[in-house]
Order: sequence, then structure tokens, then C-alpha cells
Amino acid sequence: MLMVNKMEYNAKQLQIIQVAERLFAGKGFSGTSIRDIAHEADINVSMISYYFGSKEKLIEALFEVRSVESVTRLETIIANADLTPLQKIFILIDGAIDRLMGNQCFHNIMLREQLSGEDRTQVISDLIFELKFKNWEGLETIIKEGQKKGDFREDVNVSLLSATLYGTVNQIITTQSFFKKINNLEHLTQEEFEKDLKLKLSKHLKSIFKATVAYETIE
Amino acid sequence: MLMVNKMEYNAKQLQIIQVAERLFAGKGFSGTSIRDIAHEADINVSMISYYFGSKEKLIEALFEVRSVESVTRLETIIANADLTPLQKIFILIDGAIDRLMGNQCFHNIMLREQLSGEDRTQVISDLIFELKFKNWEGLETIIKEGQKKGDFREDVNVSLLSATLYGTVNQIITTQSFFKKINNLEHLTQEEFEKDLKLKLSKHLKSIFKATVAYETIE
DNA sequence: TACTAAATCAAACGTTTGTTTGATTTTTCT
DNA sequence: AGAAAAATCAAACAAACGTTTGATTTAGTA
Repeated sequence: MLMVNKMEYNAKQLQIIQVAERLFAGKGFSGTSIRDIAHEADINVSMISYYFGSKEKLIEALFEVRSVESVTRLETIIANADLTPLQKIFILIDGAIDRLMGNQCFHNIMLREQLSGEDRTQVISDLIFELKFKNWEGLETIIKEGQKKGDFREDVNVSLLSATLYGTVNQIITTQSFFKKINNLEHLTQEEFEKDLKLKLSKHLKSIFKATVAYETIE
Repeated sequence: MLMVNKMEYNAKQLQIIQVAERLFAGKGFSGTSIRDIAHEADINVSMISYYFGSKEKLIEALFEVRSVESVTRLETIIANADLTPLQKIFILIDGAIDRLMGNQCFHNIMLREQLSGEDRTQVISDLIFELKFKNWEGLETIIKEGQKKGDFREDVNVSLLSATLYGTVNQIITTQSFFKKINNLEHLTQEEFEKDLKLKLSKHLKSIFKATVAYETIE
């Protein structure tokens, strides 16, 4: 049996991970059988055990690949010098929207895992913790900088603000079709709709953040 | 086989629903077997088919019971006369926090269902739609009233504001333990923690809403 | 070209799944 | 008390599950 210890997945494995990601997002981990995955990926059922060891190890591999990607993307965003704290916050907001909307399947799976009472594996809960912490830390750093410069209020609760950012984006993503229906946007294509949604969401969150962290005088 | 058409569940059925609710919330619908439920509820496995017809019908019954409760609670909150629009919004916020925090299991299950690509049954997606619509409608009504009175801005996006309210609360609930750890609140009991959390969350959301919908002059 | 390792396959493995059966106990009602 | 209905049970059911096996094909190497 072939076994990979860390972060070296060949094209076939990545293809399996991609299919599994889509199915896990749609039907959940327990709701997806390895025969579903094998059928959709057009491979033999035994290939999953062969390549990953087990179904559990497959979802662990999925988390390893995708959370590394997500952390990388976040860190590129954070590393923006020569900007005011408020500008940095705005970039963080747009980055969050892009990351969450651009990887809906993975974030759907991650939301499911967070809803689970008992952790599936330590590996996964560690990766989720790391992601959440990096997100929180990114906001915390910028806010402290803004406070030191005198731009931001002193009584800002970073955890709650972080919850508002990621919670609002998640809520919008999971209730997209409701949003579409209620706002009479059903004539738009999915692409147009997403573009429109991103724009509105961005403006909405930026306005909330500005009103919450900055003194009124700031322009 | 006994079969109930609508909304008449005896004590035993409600007990089964309660156990199923806790297990579905913890492990998901597919991740929970009827033997799990039967064991925890201390009944024979066949009683679930006997009382509800099937596992699917059981979760439908769960949704029927709980969403009626939730809608009822919401409607009692909305029916508040002799209050300013802003006061009504504040009551709506506290009501949402209480409802979501007080029924974490059911709302956990509902979140899972919303994450599912294909609906499990039409019954469930209809009930979820009704709940979402009532929530949205409640906010919409108050905001329009505030606009007519001249208290509120004209450019308020109700859908996004609604997403911020329910999204923030959901996010805080699903990441409670992270919130506890990051804010060094691990010495508190669960009861103390929840009380503290509700208070902070309430203040946070009220401040966001006030800044978003009301003109600066409002006090 | 011949040998070796990797990849792929159909089939079977033992469990667990949701559901049904048929007998038995408990409750309800006259 | 006695008949009828409802509730409960252990057992069995077929289907689906994740995983393993052992044979076969493909790819890489010398």
C-alpha cells in the first residue's frame, strides 16, 4: 500500500481530493460514500484506500491541502505595507470575501466540521484552529496598529468584529438563493449575481467596520 | 403502523425527537444511526419506524415542532407596540440572540441542512424558507417604519443587515470554545460564560445596527 | 527485451445501515 | 373480567457501507 506522510500528492490524488471536496460539501462526510467519490472521479473504489489509507485520511489530506492554500492567501494579504490601518482593514475584508466565495466547497466542509460536537480527528481540528487563529490575529494586528496611531477607538472587541466579518460572509454564502429570490435578482446569471453580491457585501462590511473601529472624524 | 399526519405528538414521540435533536446536532443526520437514537432514548429500534414511519420522517417531525416554536417566539417579539423603531430593533436583536443561543441544537441542525446542496425533503426546505422569510420580514417592517418616521437612513440593505445579525450570532455560537480560549474566559462556568457572551454580543450588534440604520443625530 | 514496481481492477469481506416481521406485553374501554 | 387496540420487543432482512484481497495491466528501468 502506498502511503504519503505529508504534502506530496500527485495529480491523481489531487483529482480525488477535488471530487471528494465537492461531494463532502454537498452531502456531508457521512452522507458521501467512497463509491460516490469513486464513481464521480471515474476510478476504482479501492484506489481511495490505496492512495490515502482510508476515508478519514482522505478528508485529512483535503484539509491539509486546502488550509495551507488558505493560510498562504491570507498571509499575502496581510503583508501590505505603506497603507493606513483602515485601508488594511478594507483589504482584509475584500480578501475574506474573495477567499470564502472562491472556495465555497472547502469552507462549507469546514463549517460542517465546526458544527460537529466531537472532532473527527485531531489533525482537522488543529488545522481549523490554526486558520481561525490566523484570521483573528490578522485583524488584531491591524486594529492595535490603528489604536497606536490614534485612528481607532480603544474599546474594540476583535473577537466580535471577527465574528461579524466571517459570520456575515458565511451567512450570505449559505443563503445565496434566498438572497437572490428576496432581492429579485433571479434574472441575473450566477456570475453577474456573484459580482453584484461581492460588491454590496464589501461596501456593507466596510461601512460597518469603519463605523465600529474608527472615530467619526476619520475620512 | 401508527402514523401522525400533523402536529400531534405524544410524550414518547417528543422524547424521541429531543434525543434525535441532540444527536443530529452533534453528528449530523447521516452520522446518526437509528440505533444510536434508540439506545440514548432507551427504546427499541423499531419504535422510530413505528412512531414516525422512517428516519426521514423523524427529522421532518423535528423541524415541524421546532420551527413552529421558533416562529411563535419571533412573532411575540415583533408584536411590540408603543416603541420607537430603534427600540424595536434592539428587541429584535436580543430576541435573535436568545432564540439562537437557547436552541443551539435545532439551529445547528438547520445550519447543516442549509449547507446541503440538495434538499433532504421539500417539507424541511419549506420550513427553513418560512423561518428565514419571517426573520427577514420582521427586520424589513421595522426599518420601513423607521424610514417613514425619518429616524432611519434610506439606503439600508435589509438582506445584508439580516445576514450580519444572524451570521454574527451563528458564528459566535459555532466558535464559542475558540472565543473562550482567545479571550481568556476559560475560568468561567458555562453559565457565566454564556451570560457574559450574550451581553457583549448584544451591545456589539446594537452598536452596529444603530450606526448602520440611524442618522448620527439619533440618541 | 526482460524484470520490477506502481497502478488498476472485479470480487469478496465482515459490519453497519434502515426497516419489517411476528410474537408478546401493556393499556384502554365496555 | 375480557376483548380490542396500542406499545414493545428480539430477531431477521436486504442493502449499503469502508476496506481488503489477489489477479491483471501499465509504466519505468536496466
